[in-house]
Amino acid sequence: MEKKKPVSQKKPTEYSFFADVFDVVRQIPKGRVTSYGAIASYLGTKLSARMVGWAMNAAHSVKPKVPAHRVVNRNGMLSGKAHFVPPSLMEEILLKEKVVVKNDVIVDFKNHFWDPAIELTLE
DNA sequence: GCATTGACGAAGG
DNA sequence: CCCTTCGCCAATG
Repeated sequence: MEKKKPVSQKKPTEYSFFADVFDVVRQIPKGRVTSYGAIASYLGTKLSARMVGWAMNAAHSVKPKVPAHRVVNRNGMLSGKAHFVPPSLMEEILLKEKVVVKNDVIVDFKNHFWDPAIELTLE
């Protein structure tokens, strides 16, 4: 059995879109959240926000666990919470991060929003 | 190899 | 305001 099999197993050391997503997500500070589109836009694939979601799908298979719980859709809704184990884990972690979640939606989402295209640009 | 799906997003009705 | 359609790219059937 293989240890880890990324979606695109072209080459382990090959530059992958997924790696970029993971790298950005890991840089998300606590108490902050971002959207798939924001990450995609930062990577230049803003038209393909879905791919970011796909990367998240593999995120749990990646070594340094990616805080996918800090990534939500542009509505601030925990669209991917169903992919966590248990599904309620996502909002629980966010709550620990001082991020209030109500009705599967982050309260004051824009206030917690963390845009890599801005934060990482200012450095 | 074509058709469907998907943790999205924006636009249209 | 709610629902539908299109676009994007990759994976899966």
